[in-house]
Amino acid sequence: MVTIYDVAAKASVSAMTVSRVINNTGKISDKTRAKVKRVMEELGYVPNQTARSLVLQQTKLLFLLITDIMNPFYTTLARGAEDAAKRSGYRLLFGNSDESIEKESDYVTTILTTRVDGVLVAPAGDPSLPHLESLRKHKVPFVLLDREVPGIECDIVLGDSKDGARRLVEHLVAKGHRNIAFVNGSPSVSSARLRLQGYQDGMKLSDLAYNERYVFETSFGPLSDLTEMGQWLDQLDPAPTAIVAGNNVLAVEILRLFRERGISVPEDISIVCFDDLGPYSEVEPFLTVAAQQAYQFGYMGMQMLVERIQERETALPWKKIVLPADLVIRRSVKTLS
Amino acid sequence: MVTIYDVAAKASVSAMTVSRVINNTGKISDKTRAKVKRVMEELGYVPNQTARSLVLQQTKLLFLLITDIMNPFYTTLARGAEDAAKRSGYRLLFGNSDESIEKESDYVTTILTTRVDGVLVAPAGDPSLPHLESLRKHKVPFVLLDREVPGIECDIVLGDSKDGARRLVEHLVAKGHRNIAFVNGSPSVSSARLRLQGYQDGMKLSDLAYNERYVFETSFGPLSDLTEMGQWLDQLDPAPTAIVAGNNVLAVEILRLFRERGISVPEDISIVCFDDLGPYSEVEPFLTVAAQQAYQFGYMGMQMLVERIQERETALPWKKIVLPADLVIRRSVKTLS
DNA sequence: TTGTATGCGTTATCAC
DNA sequence: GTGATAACGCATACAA
Repeated sequence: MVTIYDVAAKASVSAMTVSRVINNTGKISDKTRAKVKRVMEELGYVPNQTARSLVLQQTKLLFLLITDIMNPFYTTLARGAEDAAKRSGYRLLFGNSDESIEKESDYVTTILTTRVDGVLVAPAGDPSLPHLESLRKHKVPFVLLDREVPGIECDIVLGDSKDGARRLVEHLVAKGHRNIAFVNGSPSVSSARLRLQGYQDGMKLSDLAYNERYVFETSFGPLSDLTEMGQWLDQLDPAPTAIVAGNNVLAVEILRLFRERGISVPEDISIVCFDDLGPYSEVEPFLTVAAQQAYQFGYMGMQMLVERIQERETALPWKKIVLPADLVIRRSVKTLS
Repeated sequence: MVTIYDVAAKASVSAMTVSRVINNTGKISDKTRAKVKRVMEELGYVPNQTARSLVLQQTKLLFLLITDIMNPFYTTLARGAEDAAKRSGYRLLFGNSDESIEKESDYVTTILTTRVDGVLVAPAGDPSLPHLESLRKHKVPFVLLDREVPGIECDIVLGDSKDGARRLVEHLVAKGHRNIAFVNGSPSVSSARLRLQGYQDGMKLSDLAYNERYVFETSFGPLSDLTEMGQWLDQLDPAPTAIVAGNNVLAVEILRLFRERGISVPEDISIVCFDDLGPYSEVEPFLTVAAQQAYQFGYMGMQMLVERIQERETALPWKKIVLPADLVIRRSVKTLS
């Protein structure tokens, strides 16, 4: 490996001088600077970030932990985070917890040992609390994305889940639906709780009775088995004319069930959901959704994180950004007479 | 920060003993081991991977560079790579080149300075050659995924693009189509060239004339503008009854164009493509595809990479894995009489 | 079974 | 402007 000393020797200067050229610090004569640069080129010298990290006590590495890398909401969010990170001169490590507290735990270990400068976390749920406490204890700055965790105070970027869910219900009601079911994520996830509240609010505001039998709670991630959801649907009497899905993944799972059963959307039943499908919003049934600004989640979250890192000394107050969910009306809802 | 010396002092042993406990090396009495472990717990000691990397000359970090993080093919591939990496005790950094040689170049710099132990690369195209030469020059082991780059010899995992494309054409022909257009990625990408060959072979084997006017070449990534593709389509006379898309992203872009124009699939025109849509294969038009084993690309590529790293001394011959593309027949092709 | 000295590649400090 | 030295946290080689 070519080190700073190899360059120094060949350029007949000290290692310190080379370091100054690399980092553009201190005063260097143009002549030596040119010579050092030429030698670096000749030798194909590349600074060793590991050694640099050790002495500087910072890695210039950030970490993004998401819960579902197959979900366009999170990949779009990742794009935003990546762009913002690069703009601030940071590199981005990345992990995928699969909505699993255990996998999340492994990543927290990685984060701690790798000494990343900060973390962007979409927590798996309320049980993520000890993981966040661990980060806090080791003074790793972090920003939460998409989900709150009771018991922890921190910077956070949230979507307006309650409002979005309520508007989805109201849209269905406006289209003549009165029998509306709700397929939601786990109640251990804050956004799922808020979306349930929004659903309840929407029903109440429309003078419709809330019936908990019409709510099915599962995971926001891909479902390994659809039978339970199918059984829940079968026992609903009267059968719903519309379903609200707690997120895009669940909407697709419901569509999968309907396909198996030969049920058409929106002819036989209507469906709306939280989060857009990214590029796949182009295909049928061209879902009506409460679209969140996924890219902004990542971009703004990353900005907050970088600010938090750079102002580490000053005691900034915790910031909370709530992004609206925009109702995008497409063609997955049938108008009832 | 709690260091190995803090633990050593509190446990009344030397730093070396602590190091041995951490790494399970050497002989340690059970008593001291227990004491050291207890103190580590009490102090919340976390090993500093940066320092460890500096002395061991390895980071236990691997890098995965893909060209489109929004594409289910690559996210599924990433899942495979991640799983295999974890299984081998490596952590995974990750970057997204967006099919851009310039962004790819930035990532190569990151890879070099970060001293990752190895890289999994889906190259942006043939112009990636200097990037790969740079990795080779700095002795960073790498494995190519999905695309070959003329001029470089290395381990690689490829899909059988030619065969898959030929079979897509043959399927269309079997369904009565004779006028088949092809929307492909850039010819600077090896898989695009092979898919074009497969298309040509398929036409020839079916005694159909190959007409280059029926081939539209663009990028495998999302298109910012559909007008060019629209104009190409308009001038085709006779209009094709079916389109083969070079990958899933292009298929979705074509669907987007059709939606704008009120064209239905498969009623008005049939469409097939390379690569599955992941979870979104459930939605209409329920595309018939040549599905690649995306997860295996990542998993097997990562295995090859780890093996290459571990056998660095022994001169292993370059390995090439070619994974078949499976024809999955669904409902996006209309049968012509 | 445990400890001491040394070095990994870089930068901060202080001296010249 | 430039250089010598120490330090970052850890593990290897060698002693004890």
